[in-house]
Amino acid sequence: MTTVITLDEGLRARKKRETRHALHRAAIELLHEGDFCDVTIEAIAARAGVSPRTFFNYFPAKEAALSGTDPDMVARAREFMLARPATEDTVTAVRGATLERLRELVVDAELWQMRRAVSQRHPEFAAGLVGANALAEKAIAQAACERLGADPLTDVTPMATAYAALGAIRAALQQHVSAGFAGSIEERIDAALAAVGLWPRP
Amino acid sequence: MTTVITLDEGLRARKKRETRHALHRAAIELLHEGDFCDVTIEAIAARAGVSPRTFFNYFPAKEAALSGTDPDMVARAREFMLARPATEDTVTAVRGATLERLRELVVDAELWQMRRAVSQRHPEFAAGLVGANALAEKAIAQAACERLGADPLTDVTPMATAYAALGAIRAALQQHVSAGFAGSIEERIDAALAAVGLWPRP
DNA sequence: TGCAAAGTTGCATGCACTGCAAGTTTGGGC
DNA sequence: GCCCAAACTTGCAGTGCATGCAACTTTGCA
Repeated sequence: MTTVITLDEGLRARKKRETRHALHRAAIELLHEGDFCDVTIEAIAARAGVSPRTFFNYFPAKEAALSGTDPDMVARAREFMLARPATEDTVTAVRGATLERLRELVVDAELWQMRRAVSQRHPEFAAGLVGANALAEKAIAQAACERLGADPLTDVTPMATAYAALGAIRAALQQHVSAGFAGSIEERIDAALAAVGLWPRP
Repeated sequence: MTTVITLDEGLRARKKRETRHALHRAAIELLHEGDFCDVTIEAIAARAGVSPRTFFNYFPAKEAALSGTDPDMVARAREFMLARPATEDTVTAVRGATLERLRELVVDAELWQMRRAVSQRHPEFAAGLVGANALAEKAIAQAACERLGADPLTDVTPMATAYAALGAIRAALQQHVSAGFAGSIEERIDAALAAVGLWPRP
């Protein structure tokens, strides 16, 4: 997921955001057009219109540019989960936190399709994406325990419930991306949770 | 998960397996004792007793040595799932495939505790581990669809069920590792699946 | 014992990545 | 509109990662 467009930003902030997106897109395009050996820092930077040194002001590593994930994605995922109303049970809170995360998602359908294409051709690229998302899910699951004051070493239920809900939701998200973002993601999520008996809540 | 010890192997195969383990352990020890900048190819190779060039006969990259995961882990996970009896429903098959994978696990408790310690201190290290496992889970979930002849684009149920079961199981595995591998992993897995209403099967 | 297969290793090379510092652009106060 | 500080861009030199090539060593088997 990438950071949402803010409406009130200066030229500097806008240029920074646009440069980051251009670098990410350049990386994906180069991989889509060729192979990993074609995706060099020099080639990415040239296509994005900046110097190779500048590349490292935006991404800590080439792989990060390919993933395009926000450095604070894990922290934000955890925040969304901890911000859920205390009255919500774990599944409802996970569902709500996920929908909040999706609201920040910038849908560049063409870019997403390229990402899917290169994921299929290059498992190493997919590894970076699923790794980043897996860490975010882990943060959400740990936040699920915290908001209940549960100790996962003695009580596996909150962790298992959060992970199971996140798993079902991931199936819905993958289906949604495969369908070219057509239809309602909220309906897909509810269908997936229902399929495993976790929705609607009793 | 690392590859199991085979009883019938030659000197060459044994030395190869031992070298690979020594390199992985060296990488973990160096990170446990210091920081990422201390973990160089040269330092890993020196501690494992091989040359830096030899390091690359065993691992494609430094990060791979840190993760220590088998290059064919994803393929093996998928094979385990496809090998499950056709009479088993998705949850039962996922559970069985996971127990098969665990049978291959070499439990070096000291090494596992070091891995947990460095995971907590170094999120980037954890990212590599969860990424590799996430890919294996994805392969299992896709195999779950294949064995049912289901299309995930039109029917989210098999994918959602497999991912939900894998999520609950992951909670059990993390609890098991945190408990220093004490107790029955099978009982923990069943408790986690029961917590989300997926076990026992109807 | 000898030979082929497999493995080890040094070296040169290209690329990734970083710190430093000089130059440029942006934003805001006056 | 000007000025200045903050933020950003960039070149360069350097270190470490990773690879191909080829020479040498070890292992396994007939």
